[in-house]
Amino acid sequence: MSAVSMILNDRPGSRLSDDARVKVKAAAEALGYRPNIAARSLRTDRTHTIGFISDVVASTRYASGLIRGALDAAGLAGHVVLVAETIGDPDREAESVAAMLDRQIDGIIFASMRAREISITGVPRQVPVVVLNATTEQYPRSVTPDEIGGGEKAIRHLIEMGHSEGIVILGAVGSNQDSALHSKFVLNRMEGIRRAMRHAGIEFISEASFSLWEPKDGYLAAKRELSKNLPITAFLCMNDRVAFGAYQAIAESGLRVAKDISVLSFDNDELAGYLQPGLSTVGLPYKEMGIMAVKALLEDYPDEEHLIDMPLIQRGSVSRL
Amino acid sequence: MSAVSMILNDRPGSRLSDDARVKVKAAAEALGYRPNIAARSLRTDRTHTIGFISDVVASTRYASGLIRGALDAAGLAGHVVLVAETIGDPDREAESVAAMLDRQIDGIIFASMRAREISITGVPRQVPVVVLNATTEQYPRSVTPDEIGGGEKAIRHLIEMGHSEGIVILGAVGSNQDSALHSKFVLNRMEGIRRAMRHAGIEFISEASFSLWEPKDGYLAAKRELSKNLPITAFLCMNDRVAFGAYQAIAESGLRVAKDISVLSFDNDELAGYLQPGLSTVGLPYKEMGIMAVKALLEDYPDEEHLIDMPLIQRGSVSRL
DNA sequence: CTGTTAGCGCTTTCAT
DNA sequence: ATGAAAGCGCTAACAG
Repeated sequence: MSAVSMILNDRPGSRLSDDARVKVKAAAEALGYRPNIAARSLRTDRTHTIGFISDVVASTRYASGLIRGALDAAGLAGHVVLVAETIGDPDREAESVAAMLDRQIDGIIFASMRAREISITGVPRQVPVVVLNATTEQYPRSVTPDEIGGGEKAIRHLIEMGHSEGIVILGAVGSNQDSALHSKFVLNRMEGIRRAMRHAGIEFISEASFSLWEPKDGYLAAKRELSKNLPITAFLCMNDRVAFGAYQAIAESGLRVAKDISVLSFDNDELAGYLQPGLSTVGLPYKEMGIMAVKALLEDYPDEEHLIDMPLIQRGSVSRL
Repeated sequence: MSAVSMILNDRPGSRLSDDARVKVKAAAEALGYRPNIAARSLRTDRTHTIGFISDVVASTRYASGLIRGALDAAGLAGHVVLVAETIGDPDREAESVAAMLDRQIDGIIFASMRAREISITGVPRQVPVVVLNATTEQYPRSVTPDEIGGGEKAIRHLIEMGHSEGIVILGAVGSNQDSALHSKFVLNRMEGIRRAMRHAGIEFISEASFSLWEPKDGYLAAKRELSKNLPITAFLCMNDRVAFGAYQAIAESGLRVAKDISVLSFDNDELAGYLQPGLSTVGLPYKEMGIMAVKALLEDYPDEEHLIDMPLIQRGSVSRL
């Protein structure tokens, strides 16, 4: 049966007659033949199946783009994806890893929502691993958003739109004390922002520092800043939920977003499209990251750390002065 | 090697000495032995792997609970989940089905976001199938939200809180013309609402009919209703995004949600928790549905159509009159 | 150039 | 009670 195997797998079989080739293909078609991948993997050690293990990625709405991108890219490469969620529980992670290894997967993507340093256990050295939206010393291959570049991009956009002198930042975090609560990425975002400010030789007109970035926090901070009677022209919000709170505060003060005060933020939550006017934001490129993770896993890239560009998405909440 | 197999699989081996039993287990442990599920499946025809094929479920934030529940339940049952998304493309669906069948999965869950009648092709009769958040004539086993019950529950809650005489519905749909745009489920929701109204012998003080349920639509409709100067005490919104729009309209009219006008809605989007006051809503029980789908697939339930209860989630946007 | 065979890692059947 | 052997569906290494 080797001939059949060769034909169906399109091997460089100059050895086979075209006649046989046609016949076999016809027969396979007629019988609705499908190869048993499990049996094949017993010989080839390749299952064309990859594992995607996340803490809360698939369920959380925020980062579902990660998994969507991974599914897309895997499908294009003829692979299929086993998904598991650990909710950050090390026991569940170990179980998931074992369950996938038992199924002889070709590689594993570890994705994280929290994006801190993660630790991975129980994966043999020879199994390829890519770390997605996180980093770990154990494995060099990682895919992360270019937060520094994103931070810089935000500031450059505000400057370009004429807001150099009137920016208030909502949600600033210091580079040390908040590191427990926030991911390294957020600190990078902050660093990019400060770097671009320095580079342009400008300063925030005011800084509201807080590290819980929910709508209420944004609302309260914006309210406070507005009451100071500073010549504010723009709020730079550390995420879209903070911006949502800022919108509420601006409306309550009888002002209008964009017309009176511009708002720029980060993440590109679904929320950003709901708001009126649409919220301009420097987006987390989740889908692209998911795609890149699969490529990095399957294609053996030369470089190991992949920084994915954060795109500026303009929806009208930043007006030109 | 039969003895080893029996011991490791905990067979009713009254035939084996306890001594051998202990020894084998110790050896397995020491060597870090793990069974090769692919090889096993060759003999047993069971892979302990199930397929989860959705149109846009995993990626869309809305229904990610479906997949989360499925992953949870599968994990508990010692199964692992292959996930694929089709974005509604029949070709991609066929590819996904084939890829999974080639991997000898034990069953498939077809999930839908749009929740209409779906059609499934290419699955052999002997492969178990459960349809999640959708229905199809081809397969009897389905898991869907109890929309009729949910609709009734909403009305009963408003009545109980004293709003019988002042309810305006935002987003009403007729039972025929909108059926192309909306799922059968939405029509069921509407039917439950009307049924409960009839049962209580009351009528809406006004009905705003529209079938695109985005924040802007809710905003415009609420605005219009408020300008009519009717004695409105509550808005019943057909989903949370419509309610979000209603909140904006209420605020703009100088009124306060709950204090002046109550708001009740459906779905329990993440959005509902962001709003102030928190939005009371009759939730879509996505996670429970995902769990049930796996159970229905693996446990061979006697009954085939599973209606999952929609819970009333009270957050404070409905006040007692 | 083609057809036969061995063996991937398991479980089940059949002899001992 | 234990061990040997067959075979699941495939592909790689053989002989012809």
